[in-house]
Amino acid sequence: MIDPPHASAYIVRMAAHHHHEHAGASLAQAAEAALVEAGEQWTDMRSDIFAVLATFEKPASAYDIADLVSQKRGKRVAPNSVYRILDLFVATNLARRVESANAYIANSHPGCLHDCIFLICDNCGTATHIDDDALTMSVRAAAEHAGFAQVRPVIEVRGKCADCG
Amino acid sequence: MIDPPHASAYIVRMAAHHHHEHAGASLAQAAEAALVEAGEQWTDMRSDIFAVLATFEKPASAYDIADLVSQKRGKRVAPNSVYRILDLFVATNLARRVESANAYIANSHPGCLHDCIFLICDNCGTATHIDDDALTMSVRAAAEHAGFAQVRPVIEVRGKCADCG
DNA sequence: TTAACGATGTAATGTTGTAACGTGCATCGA
DNA sequence: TCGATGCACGTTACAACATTACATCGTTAA
Repeated sequence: MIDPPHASAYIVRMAAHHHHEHAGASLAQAAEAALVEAGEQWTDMRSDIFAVLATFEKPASAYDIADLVSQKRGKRVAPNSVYRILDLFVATNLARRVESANAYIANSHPGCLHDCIFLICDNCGTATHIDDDALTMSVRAAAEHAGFAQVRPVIEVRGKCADCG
Repeated sequence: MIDPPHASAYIVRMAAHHHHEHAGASLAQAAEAALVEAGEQWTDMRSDIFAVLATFEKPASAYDIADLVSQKRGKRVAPNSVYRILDLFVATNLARRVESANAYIANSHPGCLHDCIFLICDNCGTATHIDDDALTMSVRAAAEHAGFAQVRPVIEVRGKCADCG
């Protein structure tokens, strides 16, 4: 199991940072690479769950995923198994948990450590994410100033998206 | 029912802003005043629920509150009823929902509109809150820049508090 | 071969949240 | 005074989210 990112490693990674937004097969490949890199196995089950997760526009609940993976495999996959793997994905930065939606979303650039800012539309449910390192570092700094350590920011913004405005 | 705060009203309130941190009876009074001000009633049930909520150091789940209020009244109070009133409290800014904990916390300065930043200790569960208006306004601005409207930031930081460090 | 381990399966249960509808009570105008 | 209205709260049922404990299976290493 992987430790959550902590500030110093974070800063180091940021300096050399480039974005590769992935999609489809490319994303799955990147995810596989990242998982293997982390010393974990890329199994069929994990592959299927990642694939399903990646098809969602909106944050997907573990049960949503369980249903679709069950269909795909023609055999019931219990939520339990899905949670296990989602936890692994979150720990290895392949996916993110959206706290305000009790749901998960694939990370479109696994391999880069980021504090993401999620924008979730209260109307249509779609989530977009923005990266604003100055902002997230400020949040980290504020928390650390208050004596917090091993900081993990949760920055989500609920509202109406441009389409639903 | 009260609309969520929106940016323009927010800015207006900020300009004239002073903090009055309340505790105990003073807090209950302030809460009552704020609720009445909002055109809502301060009933026994609401008073009890607020009182129980305010005794918690850490974010309290609706079920925690239901249990304690049930004891206090010597009669079962269903979670359902607690949710209704918590929703009202959140809408009127008497309490906040901590999304990453599925729990609620009393607002120690009802009457001021704020985007709070919560720091929640993963070890002991206590939540402290900090107000950093520059930061929260930046988050609002980032979301609005991405086309979002009626923005409601959720900014929480998980980590280890100074005591548990 | 067998022990150990990691991944997944199965079943049960616990926690959090909502929906639908009923009851009691205060207020208010006819 | 009486019924209509509206609000707070109660009750029940259920939906959605999450975890626990233990079993099974295949691979690897002694």
